[in-house]
Amino acid sequence: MSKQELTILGRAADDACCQGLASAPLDEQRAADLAKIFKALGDPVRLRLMSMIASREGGEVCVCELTPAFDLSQPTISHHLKLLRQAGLIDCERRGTWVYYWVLPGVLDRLAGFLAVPHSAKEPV
Amino acid sequence: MSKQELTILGRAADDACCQGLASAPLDEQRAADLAKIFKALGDPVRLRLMSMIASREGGEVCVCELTPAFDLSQPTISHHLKLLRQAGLIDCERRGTWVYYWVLPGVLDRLAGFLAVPHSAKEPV
DNA sequence: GCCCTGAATCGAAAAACGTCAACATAGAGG
DNA sequence: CCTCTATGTTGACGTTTTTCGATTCAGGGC
Repeated sequence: MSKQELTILGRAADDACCQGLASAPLDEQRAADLAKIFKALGDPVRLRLMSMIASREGGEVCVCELTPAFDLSQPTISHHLKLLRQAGLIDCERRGTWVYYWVLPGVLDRLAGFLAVPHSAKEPV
Repeated sequence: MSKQELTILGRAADDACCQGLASAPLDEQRAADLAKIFKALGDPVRLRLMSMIASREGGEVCVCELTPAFDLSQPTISHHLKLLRQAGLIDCERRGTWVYYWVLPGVLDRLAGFLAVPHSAKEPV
Protein backbone atom coordinates (compact mmCIF):
# COMPACT_ATOMS: atom_id res chain seq x y z
CA MET A 1 0.00 0.00 0.00
CA SER A 2 2.85 2.33 0.67
CA LYS A 3 4.87 1.82 -2.45
CA GLN A 4 3.48 3.36 -5.60
CA GLU A 5 5.33 5.73 -7.89
CA LEU A 6 6.66 7.63 -4.96
CA THR A 7 10.23 7.08 -6.00
CA ILE A 8 9.91 8.52 -9.44
CA LEU A 9 8.17 11.68 -8.43
CA GLY A 10 10.18 11.97 -5.29
CA ARG A 11 13.20 12.05 -7.51
CA ALA A 12 11.58 14.57 -9.75
CA ALA A 13 11.04 16.94 -6.90
CA ASP A 14 14.52 16.17 -5.73
CA ASP A 15 16.21 17.09 -8.96
CA ALA A 16 13.96 20.05 -9.23
CA CYS A 17 15.24 21.51 -6.02
CA CYS A 18 18.66 21.76 -7.56
CA GLN A 19 17.45 23.42 -10.72
CA GLY A 20 14.67 25.77 -9.88
CA LEU A 21 11.82 26.88 -12.07
CA ALA A 22 13.54 30.13 -12.83
CA SER A 23 17.05 28.85 -13.35
CA ALA A 24 16.52 27.34 -16.77
CA PRO A 25 13.70 26.24 -19.05
CA LEU A 26 12.33 22.90 -17.91
CA ASP A 27 12.68 19.97 -20.23
CA GLU A 28 9.52 18.07 -21.08
CA GLN A 29 10.18 15.13 -18.78
CA ARG A 30 10.82 17.18 -15.68
CA ALA A 31 7.90 19.43 -16.52
CA ALA A 32 5.63 16.41 -16.74
CA ASP A 33 6.82 15.01 -13.41
CA LEU A 34 6.49 18.29 -11.60
CA ALA A 35 3.17 19.09 -13.18
CA LYS A 36 1.80 15.91 -11.68
CA ILE A 37 2.75 17.16 -8.25
CA PHE A 38 1.27 20.60 -8.76
CA LYS A 39 -1.84 19.11 -10.27
CA ALA A 40 -2.27 17.04 -7.15
CA LEU A 41 -2.23 20.26 -5.15
CA GLY A 42 -4.51 21.97 -7.64
CA ASP A 43 -7.75 20.91 -6.05
CA PRO A 44 -9.31 22.56 -3.02
CA VAL A 45 -10.17 19.26 -1.39
CA ARG A 46 -6.69 17.86 -1.82
CA LEU A 47 -5.10 21.07 -0.63
CA ARG A 48 -7.19 20.95 2.51
CA LEU A 49 -6.34 17.30 2.99
CA MET A 50 -2.66 18.09 2.66
CA SER A 51 -3.00 20.93 5.08
CA MET A 52 -4.88 18.83 7.59
CA ILE A 53 -2.25 16.15 7.43
CA ALA A 54 0.76 18.45 7.36
CA SER A 55 -0.42 20.65 10.19
CA ARG A 56 -1.14 17.70 12.41
CA GLU A 57 0.77 17.43 15.65
CA GLY A 58 2.52 14.09 15.39
CA GLY A 59 2.40 14.15 11.62
CA GLU A 60 -0.21 11.45 11.27
CA VAL A 61 -3.93 11.58 10.70
CA CYS A 62 -6.47 8.81 10.60
CA VAL A 63 -8.75 8.79 7.58
CA CYS A 64 -11.63 8.63 9.99
CA GLU A 65 -10.74 12.18 11.01
CA LEU A 66 -10.31 13.48 7.49
CA THR A 67 -13.48 12.21 5.89
CA PRO A 68 -16.05 13.91 8.14
CA ALA A 69 -14.37 17.27 7.58
CA PHE A 70 -15.81 17.39 4.07
CA ASP A 71 -19.25 17.35 2.52
CA LEU A 72 -18.12 14.56 0.29
CA SER A 73 -18.59 10.84 0.22
CA GLN A 74 -15.99 8.57 1.75
CA PRO A 75 -14.97 7.09 -1.62
CA THR A 76 -14.28 10.57 -2.93
CA ILE A 77 -11.94 11.37 -0.07
CA SER A 78 -10.28 8.02 -0.55
CA HIS A 79 -9.78 8.87 -4.18
CA HIS A 80 -8.20 12.23 -3.41
CA LEU A 81 -5.88 10.64 -0.89
CA LYS A 82 -4.83 8.16 -3.51
CA LEU A 83 -3.95 10.93 -5.94
CA LEU A 84 -1.87 12.69 -3.32
CA ARG A 85 -0.12 9.42 -2.64
CA GLN A 86 0.55 8.78 -6.31
CA ALA A 87 1.99 12.25 -6.60
CA GLY A 88 4.51 11.32 -3.94
CA LEU A 89 3.25 13.82 -1.43
CA ILE A 90 1.92 11.54 1.26
CA ASP A 91 2.03 7.94 2.36
CA CYS A 92 -0.10 5.77 4.54
CA GLU A 93 -0.14 2.68 6.71
CA ARG A 94 -2.90 0.50 8.01
CA ARG A 95 -2.93 -0.06 11.73
CA GLY A 96 -5.65 -2.44 12.69
CA THR A 97 -8.94 -1.12 11.49
CA TRP A 98 -7.70 2.35 10.70
CA VAL A 99 -5.42 3.84 8.07
CA TYR A 100 -3.09 6.68 8.92
CA TYR A 101 -1.66 9.22 6.50
CA TRP A 102 1.38 11.46 6.77
CA VAL A 103 3.27 13.89 4.56
CA LEU A 104 6.44 12.44 3.13
CA PRO A 105 9.34 14.23 4.79
CA GLY A 106 11.06 16.92 2.75
CA VAL A 107 8.68 16.93 -0.15
CA LEU A 108 7.16 20.30 0.61
CA ASP A 109 10.53 21.86 1.26
CA ARG A 110 11.91 20.55 -2.01
CA LEU A 111 8.90 21.86 -3.84
CA ALA A 112 9.32 25.23 -2.19
CA GLY A 113 12.97 25.22 -3.15
CA PHE A 114 11.99 24.58 -6.71
CA LEU A 115 9.67 27.56 -6.79
CA ALA A 116 11.82 30.06 -4.97
CA VAL A 117 14.91 31.01 -6.82
CA PRO A 118 17.90 30.33 -4.60
CA HIS A 119 18.84 33.64 -3.01
CA SER A 120 22.42 33.29 -4.22
CA ALA A 121 21.34 32.75 -7.80
CA LYS A 122 19.16 35.82 -7.59
CA GLU A 123 21.68 38.24 -6.20
CA PRO A 124 25.25 37.27 -7.02
CA VAL A 125 26.15 39.65 -4.20
CA MET B 1 -5.10 43.38 -20.85
CA SER B 2 -3.03 43.48 -17.72
CA LYS B 3 -5.75 43.65 -15.11
CA GLN B 4 -7.74 40.50 -14.56
CA GLU B 5 -8.28 38.78 -11.23
CA LEU B 6 -4.68 39.26 -10.32
CA THR B 7 -5.55 41.12 -7.17
CA ILE B 8 -7.69 38.46 -5.65
CA LEU B 9 -5.32 35.62 -6.18
CA GLY B 10 -2.31 37.71 -5.51
CA ARG B 11 -3.84 38.43 -2.16
CA ALA B 12 -4.55 34.78 -1.61
CA ALA B 13 -0.94 33.87 -2.11
CA ASP B 14 -0.03 36.78 0.07
CA ASP B 15 -2.10 35.71 3.01
CA ALA B 16 -0.98 32.19 2.48
CA CYS B 17 2.63 33.07 2.97
CA CYS B 18 1.85 34.08 6.50
CA GLN B 19 -0.02 30.95 7.31
CA GLY B 20 1.65 28.05 5.63
CA LEU B 21 0.15 24.83 4.45
CA ALA B 22 1.45 23.01 7.49
CA SER B 23 0.67 25.60 10.11
CA ALA B 24 -3.06 25.04 10.30
CA PRO B 25 -5.83 23.41 8.30
CA LEU B 26 -6.80 25.62 5.39
CA ASP B 27 -10.29 27.01 5.31
CA GLU B 28 -12.35 26.40 2.21
CA GLN B 29 -11.94 29.86 0.76
CA ARG B 30 -8.17 29.97 1.00
CA ALA B 31 -7.96 26.42 -0.25
CA ALA B 32 -9.99 27.35 -3.30
CA ASP B 33 -7.85 30.39 -4.05
CA LEU B 34 -4.59 28.56 -3.66
CA ALA B 35 -5.80 25.53 -5.56
CA LYS B 36 -6.39 27.78 -8.54
CA ILE B 37 -2.75 28.77 -8.49
CA PHE B 38 -1.48 25.22 -8.14
CA LYS B 39 -3.85 24.07 -10.82
CA ALA B 40 -2.34 26.65 -13.14
CA LEU B 41 1.06 25.10 -12.49
CA GLY B 42 -0.35 21.60 -12.79
CA ASP B 43 0.12 21.29 -16.51
CA PRO B 44 3.38 20.44 -18.25
CA VAL B 45 2.92 23.08 -20.90
CA ARG B 46 2.16 25.82 -18.42
CA LEU B 47 5.03 24.78 -16.19
CA ARG B 48 7.40 25.01 -19.12
CA LEU B 49 5.94 28.35 -20.09
CA MET B 50 6.43 29.62 -16.55
CA SER B 51 9.98 28.31 -16.55
CA MET B 52 10.78 29.85 -19.89
CA ILE B 53 9.47 33.20 -18.73
CA ALA B 54 10.94 33.08 -15.25
CA SER B 55 14.38 31.98 -16.35
CA ARG B 56 14.61 34.66 -18.96
CA GLU B 57 17.37 37.18 -18.62
CA GLY B 58 15.57 40.50 -18.44
CA GLY B 59 12.41 38.86 -17.18
CA GLU B 60 10.42 39.32 -20.35
CA VAL B 61 9.65 37.01 -23.20
CA CYS B 62 7.84 37.66 -26.43
CA VAL B 63 5.05 35.25 -27.25
CA CYS B 64 6.68 34.77 -30.59
CA GLU B 65 9.53 33.04 -28.78
CA LEU B 66 7.31 30.87 -26.62
CA THR B 67 4.95 29.46 -29.20
CA PRO B 68 7.50 27.75 -31.48
CA ALA B 69 8.98 25.91 -28.48
CA PHE B 70 5.94 23.64 -28.36
CA ASP B 71 4.29 21.19 -30.70
CA LEU B 72 1.04 23.01 -30.10
CA SER B 73 -1.02 25.51 -32.01
CA GLN B 74 -0.72 29.20 -31.36
CA PRO B 75 -4.23 29.47 -29.90
CA THR B 76 -3.39 26.72 -27.42
CA ILE B 77 -0.31 28.51 -26.15
CA SER B 78 -2.31 31.70 -25.97
CA HIS B 79 -4.90 29.90 -23.89
CA HIS B 80 -2.32 28.54 -21.44
CA LEU B 81 -0.80 31.97 -21.05
CA LYS B 82 -4.23 33.31 -20.29
CA LEU B 83 -4.72 30.75 -17.54
CA LEU B 84 -1.37 31.61 -15.99
CA ARG B 85 -2.38 35.25 -16.12
CA GLN B 86 -5.75 34.58 -14.52
CA ALA B 87 -3.99 32.70 -11.77
CA GLY B 88 -2.02 35.81 -11.00
CA LEU B 89 1.31 34.31 -11.91
CA ILE B 90 2.24 36.37 -14.94
CA ASP B 91 1.27 39.53 -16.72
CA CYS B 92 1.76 40.89 -20.20
CA GLU B 93 1.92 44.01 -22.27
CA ARG B 94 1.58 44.68 -25.95
CA ARG B 95 4.43 46.55 -27.56
CA GLY B 96 3.76 47.26 -31.17
CA THR B 97 3.13 44.05 -32.95
CA TRP B 98 4.38 41.80 -30.19
CA VAL B 99 3.18 40.88 -26.72
CA TYR B 100 5.62 40.36 -23.89
CA TYR B 101 5.07 38.28 -20.76
CA TRP B 102 6.79 38.34 -17.38
CA VAL B 103 6.40 36.67 -14.03
CA LEU B 104 4.73 38.86 -11.44
CA PRO B 105 7.34 39.74 -8.85
CA GLY B 106 7.22 37.87 -5.58
CA VAL B 107 4.54 35.39 -6.53
CA LEU B 108 6.83 32.39 -6.69
CA ASP B 109 8.53 33.31 -3.46
CA ARG B 110 5.21 33.71 -1.66
CA LEU B 111 4.08 30.37 -2.98
CA ALA B 112 7.32 28.77 -1.85
CA GLY B 113 6.85 30.35 1.55
CA PHE B 114 3.42 28.83 1.74
CA LEU B 115 4.74 25.35 1.04
CA ALA B 116 7.83 25.39 3.19
CA VAL B 117 7.10 25.54 6.84
CA PRO B 118 8.88 28.53 8.27
CA HIS B 119 12.04 27.17 9.89
CA SER B 120 11.21 28.89 13.15
CA ALA B 121 7.80 27.27 13.31
CA LYS B 122 9.37 23.91 12.66
CA GLU B 123 12.04 24.02 15.33
CA PRO B 124 11.12 26.31 18.18
CA VAL B 125 14.80 25.94 19.17
C1' DG C 1 -7.51 53.20 -47.21
C1' DC C 2 -5.55 47.99 -47.82
C1' DC C 3 -2.89 44.10 -46.67
C1' DC C 4 0.31 41.53 -43.75
C1' DT C 5 1.89 39.63 -39.39
C1' DG C 6 1.37 38.51 -34.46
C1' DA C 7 -1.78 37.35 -30.96
C1' DA C 8 -6.38 36.67 -28.76
C1' DT C 9 -11.11 34.81 -29.03
C1' DC C 10 -14.72 31.59 -30.49
C1' DG C 11 -16.90 27.05 -31.14
C1' DA C 12 -16.47 22.29 -31.13
C1' DA C 13 -14.53 17.58 -30.09
C1' DA C 14 -11.99 14.55 -27.37
C1' DA C 15 -9.87 13.54 -23.09
C1' DA C 16 -9.38 14.03 -18.22
C1' DC C 17 -11.46 14.96 -13.77
C1' DG C 18 -14.59 14.91 -9.56
C1' DT C 19 -18.22 12.68 -7.67
C1' DC C 20 -21.34 9.18 -6.20
C1' DA C 21 -23.69 4.58 -5.34
C1' DA C 22 -22.61 -0.09 -5.22
C1' DC C 23 -19.43 -3.39 -4.22
C1' DA C 24 -15.07 -5.45 -2.39
C1' DT C 25 -11.57 -5.92 1.10
C1' DA C 26 -9.21 -5.89 5.69
C1' DG C 27 -9.28 -6.54 10.67
C1' DA C 28 -11.54 -6.87 15.17
C1' DG C 29 -14.50 -9.31 18.05
C1' DG C 30 -17.59 -12.31 19.00
C1' DC D 1 -17.02 -18.53 10.56
C1' DC D 2 -20.01 -14.47 10.80
C1' DT D 3 -20.77 -9.88 11.36
C1' DC D 4 -19.61 -5.19 11.90
C1' DT D 5 -16.85 -1.15 10.99
C1' DA D 6 -13.33 1.35 8.37
C1' DT D 7 -11.24 1.97 3.69
C1' DG D 8 -10.30 1.05 -0.92
C1' DT D 9 -12.06 -0.11 -5.71
C1' DT D 10 -15.22 -0.11 -9.65
C1' DG D 11 -18.34 1.78 -13.04
C1' DA D 12 -21.00 5.43 -14.49
C1' DC D 13 -22.22 10.22 -15.22
C1' DG D 14 -21.85 15.18 -15.60
C1' DT D 15 -18.41 18.79 -15.65
C1' DT D 16 -14.09 20.75 -16.74
C1' DT D 17 -9.93 20.86 -19.45
C1' DT D 18 -7.07 20.57 -23.48
C1' DT D 19 -6.68 21.17 -28.06
C1' DC D 20 -7.65 22.56 -32.67
C1' DG D 21 -9.37 25.23 -36.93
C1' DA D 22 -11.57 29.34 -38.11
C1' DT D 23 -12.19 33.85 -37.09
C1' DT D 24 -11.28 38.31 -35.12
C1' DC D 25 -8.54 42.04 -33.34
C1' DA D 26 -4.27 45.24 -33.14
C1' DG D 27 -0.49 47.55 -35.28
C1' DG D 28 2.86 48.50 -38.91
C1' DG D 29 3.87 49.58 -43.54
C1' DC D 30 2.55 50.24 -48.10
